[in-house]
Amino acid sequence: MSAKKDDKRDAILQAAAQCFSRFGYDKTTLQDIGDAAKLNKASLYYYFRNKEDLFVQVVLLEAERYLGALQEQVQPLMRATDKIVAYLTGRLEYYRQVLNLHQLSIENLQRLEPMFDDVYQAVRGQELAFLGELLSEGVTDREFLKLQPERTADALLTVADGIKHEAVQRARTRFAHEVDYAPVQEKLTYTLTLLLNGLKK
Amino acid sequence: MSAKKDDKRDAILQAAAQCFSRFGYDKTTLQDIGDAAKLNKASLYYYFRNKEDLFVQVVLLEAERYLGALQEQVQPLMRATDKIVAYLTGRLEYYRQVLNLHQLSIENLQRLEPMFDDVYQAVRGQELAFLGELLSEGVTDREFLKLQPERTADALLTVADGIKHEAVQRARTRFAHEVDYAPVQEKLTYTLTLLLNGLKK
Amino acid sequence: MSAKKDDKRDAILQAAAQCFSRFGYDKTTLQDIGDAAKLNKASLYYYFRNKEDLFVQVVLLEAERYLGALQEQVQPLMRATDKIVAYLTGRLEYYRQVLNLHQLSIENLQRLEPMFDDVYQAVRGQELAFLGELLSEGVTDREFLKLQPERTADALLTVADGIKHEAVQRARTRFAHEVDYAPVQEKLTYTLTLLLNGLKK
Amino acid sequence: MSAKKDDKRDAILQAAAQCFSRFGYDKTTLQDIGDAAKLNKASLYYYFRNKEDLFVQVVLLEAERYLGALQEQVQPLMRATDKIVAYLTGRLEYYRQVLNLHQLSIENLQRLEPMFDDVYQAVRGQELAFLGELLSEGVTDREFLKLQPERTADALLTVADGIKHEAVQRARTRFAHEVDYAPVQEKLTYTLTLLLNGLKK
DNA sequence: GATGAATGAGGATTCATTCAT
DNA sequence: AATGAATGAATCCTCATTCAT
Repeated sequence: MSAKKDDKRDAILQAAAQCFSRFGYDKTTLQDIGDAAKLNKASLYYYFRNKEDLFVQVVLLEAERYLGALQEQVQPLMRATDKIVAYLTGRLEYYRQVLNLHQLSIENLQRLEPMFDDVYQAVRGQELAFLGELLSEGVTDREFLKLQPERTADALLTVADGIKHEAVQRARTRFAHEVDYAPVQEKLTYTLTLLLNGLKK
Repeated sequence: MSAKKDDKRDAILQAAAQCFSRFGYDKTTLQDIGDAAKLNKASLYYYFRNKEDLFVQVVLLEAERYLGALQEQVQPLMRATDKIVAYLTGRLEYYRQVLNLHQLSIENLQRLEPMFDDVYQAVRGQELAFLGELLSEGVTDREFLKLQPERTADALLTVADGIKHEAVQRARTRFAHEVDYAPVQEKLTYTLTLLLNGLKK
Repeated sequence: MSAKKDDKRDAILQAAAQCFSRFGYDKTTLQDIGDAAKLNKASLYYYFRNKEDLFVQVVLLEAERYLGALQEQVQPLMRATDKIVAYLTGRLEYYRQVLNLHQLSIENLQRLEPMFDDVYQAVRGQELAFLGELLSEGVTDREFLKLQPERTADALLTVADGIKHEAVQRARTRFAHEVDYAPVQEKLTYTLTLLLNGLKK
Repeated sequence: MSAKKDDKRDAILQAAAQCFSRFGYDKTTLQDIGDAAKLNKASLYYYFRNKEDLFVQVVLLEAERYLGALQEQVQPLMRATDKIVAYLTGRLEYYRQVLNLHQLSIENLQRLEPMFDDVYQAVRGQELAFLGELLSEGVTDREFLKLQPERTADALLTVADGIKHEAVQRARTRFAHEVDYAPVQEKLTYTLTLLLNGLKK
């Protein structure tokens, strides 16, 4: 019966995704989502703990899809270095889009961030595997020196997330619309280049 | 002593501007604004009729500044035609920014539009004068045939606003974040070109 | 289980009716009504859209009872003409009482009028049937010429409501308590007499 | 300068009287009264302690005028007994009108009653004198036995007020609109008749 | 005396959330 | 699993009242 439950859960997630991107997080009411999912709003609490949880799950689902697509999109690139940089910068771009898409205010963002961190653990394993493979590829192609793929992949992800996190924190004192992602992207690219250079012969 | 009142009013407007752009229109509470302005929220009603009015005044102030800057920015261009097109398209871009900046939902936008129209009358005089001057310039430089600056300026502004308004109306059926301004800009540019060509020898 | 909901709804209506007639429309708070119905004030919104809606429903309920009583009260009269006139003037008298009973200001009255109109449609069917029967009676008793009961009943009701409506409109410039219903009653009686005479041989 | 102040005070009272009878006590705002009196609403507090005080003063002024008129109106009656009964029942009628005129809710009424009592002391002296005179007349005309005018007048007024007060108290448990003054009038008339009969030979 | 400015209290309304069934 | 029903908290707004000038 878990399959059935999952179906319903997915239907709710889809309805919620539409509502959130249409109205933004704050303006979306559980009534809206319930209506869209053809379910009483009270029933949503059977599948999700609360509005925040539901939102985070929506974002997680989108993240899985987006990052999957990004991974495929990056494959045609020639060098492992380029694939890695493209993937990690594409990942940041995704983060920016989520904020805009759901009209998340900085306030909400900071309230929800810990929940995001929890949820990202779920995707992180997959991401680590992907990066690890790219790194191994790089070694095979003699692009990188011998390295420990898992630890290096973890380091890369941590660096990328650290830079992203710093950007959000810095936003604390500035206005939401003023957050400029260009310098963050630049910093990320620069740091990754340094790191990956360190792996080269 | 009206200066003092105006000072306070301005302080509130500034506080409100910060809040609106930080949290968006809906999420900004009068409590937020009152706190930021170091004033009881009830006192805000001494200076403004209601939340909507306050918001519109904020936008008006921003519009004055923005349009002033735009006018200066446009002056270095060589031909009057270019100045006019640049000004009127820059103006539309501003409109787009306001929506994003304050995370105005289409719903709110349509509710507030009449209030905006009222308020824009205040700036319109200044805009007409500016455009009129550009047109006169164009005549002096033999770029345009003889024309009535006031009436022509009015026509240009009306056309630009009409195209903007149509875009909002069309948005009625689409999601706020999906409104694509590129075709609107294109339509505006095209229409203006036609119009201004009509003024040429 | 809808019966249960209706029971609660009725309990609220009764509580509201008491409050409205005790304190008047404006002075009655939803807190008052909630207290009287032993329900959180927010719960009232589960049953009614807002204060105005609640008020209108109260009046509707009273109207049904009053008009029912009026119909019985009118039956003993000998001639159909008399019954009709008595019913329609009694109806106006009821309208006057509602205003006084709930201390409705002209301001509120004019704001609520459209809602009343909506709600009166619900009773109108019953009223039309009653009047139609009186008219048919009149024909049987050779008091009236042959006529179309439905259309004639409709005409009578429309005339009565029109005269009532005119009185409210005229009140626009006068104080609520100064509205004098005597001339309205007179006008109504006169007009009805003319109309009904037109139906006689 | 006290004359000037009194003028202003009277102007305010007149403005307030209009507002109160137009909108009712609750719906009248101090802003309304200030506007009508062409005075800042804060200035009203220079002349009156608060809204209640202002209202009570308005009623007092009206009472003086009304009771003065009533006294004249009663004079043409032949017998002192009739004059007294007419005066005291007319007085009760006035009381009823005040409630309706200003749409005083029972709630407000009971809150304001103590203030009324204070204020009525001001008129009471005049009323006692008037009644005393009627009583003396009655003695001169051999309608009554010898009596002490002051004490008897006081007794009459106390009885009349007591009956009125009882009516208000009884209203506590009933709805405002249901207060029926007819039995109160009757009771008053009956009691007065008994009393005055007691004074006759 | 008069008023501009400020505020606390209260009222209508919305919404996330809970709970019994 | 699903939902009808209920509620506390938060939000916009109005108004009587106060106070410094």
